[in-house]
Amino acid sequence: MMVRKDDLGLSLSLNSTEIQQQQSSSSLQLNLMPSSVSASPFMVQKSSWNEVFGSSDRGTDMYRNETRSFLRGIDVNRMPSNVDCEEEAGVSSPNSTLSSVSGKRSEREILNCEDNEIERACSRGISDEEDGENCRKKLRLSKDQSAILEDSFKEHNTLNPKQKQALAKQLNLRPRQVEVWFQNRRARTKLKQTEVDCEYLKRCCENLTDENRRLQKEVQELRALKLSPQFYMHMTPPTTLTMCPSCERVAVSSSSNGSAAPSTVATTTSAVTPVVPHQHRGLPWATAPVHHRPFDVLHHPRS
DNA sequence: CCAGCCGCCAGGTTTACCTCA
DNA sequence: AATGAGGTAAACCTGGCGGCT
Repeated sequence: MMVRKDDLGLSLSLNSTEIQQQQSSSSLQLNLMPSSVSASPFMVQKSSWNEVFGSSDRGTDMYRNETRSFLRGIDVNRMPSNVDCEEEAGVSSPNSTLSSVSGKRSEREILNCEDNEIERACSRGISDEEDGENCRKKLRLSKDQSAILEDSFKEHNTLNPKQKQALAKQLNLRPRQVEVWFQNRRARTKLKQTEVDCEYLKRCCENLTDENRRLQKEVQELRALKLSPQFYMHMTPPTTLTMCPSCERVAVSSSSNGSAAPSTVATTTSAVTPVVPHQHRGLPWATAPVHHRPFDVLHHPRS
C-alpha cells in the first residue's frame, strides 16, 4: 500500500503550525529566540503531560518493573517464536545508552535486526522469505497509524514510557518505533517553524531596508536644502522637521501638517523648527522613551 | 560531593522507499 | 516498461543533560 505524504497528516499539522505562526506574525509578535522554535512549547507541553501522568520520563526501577510486567501482558509486535526482547521494548532509546558502551553495539544491532524482522512481519505482513540479510529495512507506516500518531502528537509532542507503550500497543508497533516517530516529528516541526521564522525575518529585513532607503534619501534632500537656502526659499520642503531643543529628537511631519507652519519654516534658514521644550503633543517622541545623551546635562541643568 | 549509570532528547546522518520526468 | 534524480521519512548515531544510586 502506498502512502503519500499528504496522507500522513503531516501537512495538516504543519499547516496549522504555519497558521499559528502567521497569526503571530500578523500581530508582529515574533519570538526570535531559537528556543521558541521548539523548545518552549515542547517543554510546556511536556510538563503538563507529566502533570497529567504524574511522573517524569525518568523511569525509576519500580516504574521499569511496572513497564516490563505491563509488557508481558500484551503482545506488542512480537512474533510468537521470537526471542524475549522486553528490555528493548520496555526501556526505550537503546541507541544512546548502548552505543556509548563498548561491546554492546553488536548486541544492539542484533536486536535491531530482530526488531526489523518483527517490524516487517507485524506492520506489513511480509513473509520471512522476503527478509533479506539487510538489517535496516524500513517500512512506511500505514495511513491509520500515521493519523493516530499525528493526533497523539497534537495532544502532546513528547511521550512518557506509559504513553509510548499504550500507543505502540494501539498501533501494533514497537515502542521504539513510536519513540523514533516522535523524535522525527519534533524535528520536522522545528524545521518547518524555522522556515516560517526565516521567511518572516526576511520580510522584516526587506521592510527595514526600504525604510532605511527612504530615510537616507530624505536626509540627502535635507542636507541639500541646508547647503542652499536660497534654493530652499523657492520650494516647499518635502517634509517638515521639528526638533525638541531639550532632547534634540527630531519629528518628521508632512508639509501640510499644521503643527509646523510652512511660513514659519520659510522664514528660517533651516527646515528644523525649534519648539517649546517638552511640550510634545502627538509627536513621535512624545511616546518614545527619551534617552538623553550625556551632554544633555547642558540643556537640562539639574535644579 | 563525586562518579557511574540510565533514560531522554536534539541535531545530524544514513538509507529504504516513493514519485516523477 | 525501465531508470535515474530528487524528496521524504524511518531508523540510526552522537553528544549533552538531568536524575538516581
